[in-house]
Amino acid sequence: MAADLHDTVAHRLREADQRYTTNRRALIEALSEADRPLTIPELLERQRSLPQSSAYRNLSILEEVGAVRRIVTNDDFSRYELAEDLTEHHHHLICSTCGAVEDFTVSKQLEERLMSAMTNVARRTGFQPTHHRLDLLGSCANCT
Amino acid sequence: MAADLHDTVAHRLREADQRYTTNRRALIEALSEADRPLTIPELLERQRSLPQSSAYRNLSILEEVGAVRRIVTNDDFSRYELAEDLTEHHHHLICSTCGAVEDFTVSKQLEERLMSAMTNVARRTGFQPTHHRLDLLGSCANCT
DNA sequence: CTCAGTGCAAAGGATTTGCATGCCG
DNA sequence: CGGCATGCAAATCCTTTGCACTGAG
Repeated sequence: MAADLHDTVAHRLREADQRYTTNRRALIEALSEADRPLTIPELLERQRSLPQSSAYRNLSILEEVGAVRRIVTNDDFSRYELAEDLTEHHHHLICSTCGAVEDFTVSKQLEERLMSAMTNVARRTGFQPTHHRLDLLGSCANCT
Repeated sequence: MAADLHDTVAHRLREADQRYTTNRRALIEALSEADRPLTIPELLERQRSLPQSSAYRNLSILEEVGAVRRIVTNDDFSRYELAEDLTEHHHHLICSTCGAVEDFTVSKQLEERLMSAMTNVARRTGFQPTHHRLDLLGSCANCT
């Protein structure tokens, strides 16, 4: 699985005429080991030798080629996670107070209902849906 | 209804020892007339005499007292809409390309399923959910 | 009168970018 | 070798803040 992940990312980069460099591999590795989206500061902690600007630039490129997904909360920092087709489809518990994010999943059945509702909306508008996002907002254990 | 809206907002402000000033009323008015969340530049266009800093400051206060809700997309600007209990429960079509946001609704039945799934997750974690967020991500008519 | 609200201008801070250097292909 | 990637530092730009003034209660 881990090998497949890197192969897939490498492939997507190559298709965009980009290289799978050490820095990029390290970012993907760090994200794949986390069980929640990480902020840039968190990523820099895990990759001490990586300069901030490289982190920003590489994450931006990884996002463009569809290897990574950027998540914005009310927190000051953006968060990054592996693109959804590289992981399991999941949702987020987002703390309204501190912006922290945790992953969670719901039943396949409910997901199917969502997909179908999604398609109906698409029929009525000029909007081309690619995916949905179901988040739970509230207060995390720390902030309660 | 319009009168009720302003009364409610005034009340929430008063409870926080805040006044319902002309600027704040104008912001609420502008948001209530829009059918989608507005960015600060958009609000300033609709309220030419309102300085930027007042917009930021007042929206921040209106958010604190629960009259307004702030929405962050991948766009550069935050967006604001009336708090959900002042409007109708709805969801967002978010353009992944330009960050534009439109409102939409789904069936009550599906909403109930979501609420119930929400409650289940809450039981399994220390997270205290307050509400959910279901967004449709994709490409808007302009960006297609 | 008092003090929250206002508006201008300056500061803050996450993110982006210019440019010289290094290194992969 | 050529060009993308890198890393440092400087610039950008949305947002926040300091401060003196105004106006509502």
